[in-house]
Amino acid sequence: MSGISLAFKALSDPIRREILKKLKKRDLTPSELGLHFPISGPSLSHHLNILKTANLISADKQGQKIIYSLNTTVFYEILNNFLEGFK
Amino acid sequence: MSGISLAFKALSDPIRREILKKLKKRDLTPSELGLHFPISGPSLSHHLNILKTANLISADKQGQKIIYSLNTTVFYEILNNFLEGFK
DNA sequence: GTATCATTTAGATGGTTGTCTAAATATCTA
DNA sequence: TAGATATTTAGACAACCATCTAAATGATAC
Repeated sequence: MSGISLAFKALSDPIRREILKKLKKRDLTPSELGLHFPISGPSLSHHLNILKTANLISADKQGQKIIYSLNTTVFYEILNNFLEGFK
Repeated sequence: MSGISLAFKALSDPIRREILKKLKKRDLTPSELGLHFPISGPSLSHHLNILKTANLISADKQGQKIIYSLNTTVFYEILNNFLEGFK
């Protein structure tokens, strides 16, 4: 599937959009993110993986934790490139 | 499902994004749109319905034809409102 | 090394999606 | 009214998605 399709599909889920908003404020681990959502760890992991596959977030392993961060530039590039196609 | 989820889900399909691009240029009927895509009439109708449910396009029946048009303002509003949430 | 903590992977399940063919509806024209 | 045209609806099917529990992996601490 194309990059932009992956991005829009990733953005179509409200939990994933909330995850992005939280990561916009600061980097977070899955445990920290999990406090805000009524889903299991594996489900959260699944959402994070979809966001990562869409290149909207990055993961950096620090010991036993994984620190997720928003790929800010990619995030805007995707939307801007899309809007460019409509000029 | 929320409006923005519907919009992003609608935008996650490449055929639907192409439909929007064609409607950006000018209003079109399903028959005219169908010339550009290798899918059956019912499949096209299905995609148009998803775009309409997401409020991205409008349908205007003119005799036996239906003229589809892009809801330009809604289209930009959805994306802008979304981006606002990230400031 | 063994227990604990953080996270992912595996496998299952119910619901949704995109596609098709066939049939239905609605409109126009002769 | 009958036939042709434009579009949708109905129903089926394989593929995919979000979710769960249970198990596996990997790192830390005692």
